[in-house]
Amino acid sequence: MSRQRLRKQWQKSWERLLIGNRVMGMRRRGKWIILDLDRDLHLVIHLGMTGQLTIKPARELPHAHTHIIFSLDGGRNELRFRDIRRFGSATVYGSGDELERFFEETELGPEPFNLGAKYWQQRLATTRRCLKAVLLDQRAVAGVGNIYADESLFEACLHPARLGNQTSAAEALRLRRALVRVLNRAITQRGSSIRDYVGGSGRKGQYQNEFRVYQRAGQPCRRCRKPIECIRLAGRATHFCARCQPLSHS
DNA sequence: ATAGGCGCCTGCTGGC
DNA sequence: TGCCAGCAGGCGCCTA
Repeated sequence: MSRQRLRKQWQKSWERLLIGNRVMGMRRRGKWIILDLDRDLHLVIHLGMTGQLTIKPARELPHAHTHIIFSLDGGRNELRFRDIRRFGSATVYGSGDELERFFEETELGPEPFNLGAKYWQQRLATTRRCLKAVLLDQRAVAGVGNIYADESLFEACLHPARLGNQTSAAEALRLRRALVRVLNRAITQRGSSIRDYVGGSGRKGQYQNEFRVYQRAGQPCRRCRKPIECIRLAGRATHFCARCQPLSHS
């Protein structure tokens, strides 16, 4: 409905295309949310930093910065896309093939939940970048952002500045397990709400209450009490415990 | 191959 | 009290 500028421009022609289509299913690939509709149409949404995708009764007034409203259930409810900073996007793909092509073009990496051991060890062994940078690289592994990169490295007792090619095979597996554990915990808590994030019902997540390092600079490490440090790596604030996450091999 | 910087946006915080 | 720099769940593009 309303179409202010987002990261990718919403095409007006998509609206006619979407009308009358049922939502057959919903899934996720990396940070991309995919709604599969009738007629092999696919609505693909990225929340960026401040995106919110919610279902609300139509009678409830939309919040400011609501950019797209999809009418559901004959107008009783609405799927709303709100994004304060407008780093998010909404796109429609006309076929499954087109959607697959998009993911291929962006070279989106494997899901953290099925990272092949061999693949992951290779990926780390053959790069001179630090672990933090690799985790944030959507081509290496899909869906990991700044929070879960830091939390996973703490869980794995690996320093974020450790270089990929100075990581042992055992450490690579440790990081893989840590990723899965952290993400599963976060999913159980329905995500991390620092300020803006809400789930589909409009409720905040709770995982921010379980952060071990993220945004805890100066506060005692939950494991060893040494104050958490914050440095800048790969252009992002990076939080870690210098005692629990030694830079060199243990 | 990789790091670093900028730009895209809005809103909030902390220091002066 | 008010102003302004700096920073924030992301990511693509550019340069060196």
